[in-house]
Amino acid sequence: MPELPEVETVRLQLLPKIKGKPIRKIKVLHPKATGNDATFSKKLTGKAVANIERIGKLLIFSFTGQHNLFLLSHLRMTGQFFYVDEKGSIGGGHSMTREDITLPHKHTRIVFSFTDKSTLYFNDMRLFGYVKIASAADVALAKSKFGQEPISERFDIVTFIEKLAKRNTSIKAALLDQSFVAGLGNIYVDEALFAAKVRPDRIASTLTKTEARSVIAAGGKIMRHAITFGGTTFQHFKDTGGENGNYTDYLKVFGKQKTLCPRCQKVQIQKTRVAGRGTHFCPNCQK
DNA sequence: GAGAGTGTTGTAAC
DNA sequence: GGTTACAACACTCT
Repeated sequence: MPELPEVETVRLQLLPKIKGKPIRKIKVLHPKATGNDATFSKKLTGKAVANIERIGKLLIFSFTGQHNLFLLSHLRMTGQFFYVDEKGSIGGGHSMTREDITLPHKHTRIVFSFTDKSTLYFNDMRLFGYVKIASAADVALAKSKFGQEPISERFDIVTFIEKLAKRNTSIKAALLDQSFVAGLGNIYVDEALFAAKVRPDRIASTLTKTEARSVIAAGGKIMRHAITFGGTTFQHFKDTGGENGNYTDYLKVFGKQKTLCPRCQKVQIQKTRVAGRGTHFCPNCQK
C-alpha cells in the first residue's frame, strides 16, 4: 500500500537509474495500465526521462526536450516499478540479484527497454494503478487537486486549522482526503493519530489547535522518517529492486491489534472501522 | 468453494 | 463544497 514515503522511495531510487536514457522499446502487456492508450509506445519510444517529480502519491515523469509530454503514474495499492540493469541484476546492482523474482511475470503490465539494455517493469496485480501519457495541461490539472503535504516545510498550519474546523467527518476521513492533505494513507494516518494522541473517530472540527498542530507535525515527522528507511512494506510494497521497505519495524499501531499499547502499556491496541477502513488505535492513550 | 475483506481514488449523487 | 457510496480489480483469508 504505497503512501507518500513509498512513492518518494521509488522516485529517489528510479531517477538516477533511468535519467537521460533513451527508451528503445516499449511493450504494453495490459493496455488498461496505460489508460487504454493505443499511442503509448509510439509517443514514448526514443524519448529520454529528464526528471521525476512527485506530488502526493503521484509520480510525474518529464522528458528531455519535450515540453508537452509527461507520464503520470499512480501505484494505487499494488503497483510496482522494478528496474533491471544491463547485467540483469534487479535493482541495478544496489541490491543482490533476486533469484526469487523472474521478470516479466503475470502481473507485469508494461516493459520499458532502454538503449543501454536495462529494463524498467511496471507490475500491478490489481490493475488499479496506471502509467499514463499526459500534456502539460493535464499535469497542471492533476497537481491542482492536491492539498498540502505534511512533510513540507512550508505547510500552512493556520489554513489547515481553519479548514479542519469546517469538517464534520472523522479526523481520519479528513486526513485521508488527498485534496485536503496530500500523502497520508491508511497506515500513516493511524500512526500519526497515535503519535498525536487523537482518536481516529474524533470529529475533525472538535480538535483543538494544539491537537491539529500535533497531528500534522506527527504525520510529517513519521513520513520523513519512513522515507529515510525506504518506506513501509505492509502487504505489497516493494522498492525498485524488489526489496521490502524497512520502516515496518517502526510501526506502533498499524497491524498491532491485540498487542499491548507500546506507550501506556495498559490496554491492547484496538482494531475498528473508521472512514470505511481498518483502523488501529489505543483506546487509553488517544483522546 | 462461496463470500467477505483488503485499500486508493474518481465519479456520481445527495 | 462537503460528504457518502460505489466501482474499478485480483488476490487472501474465513
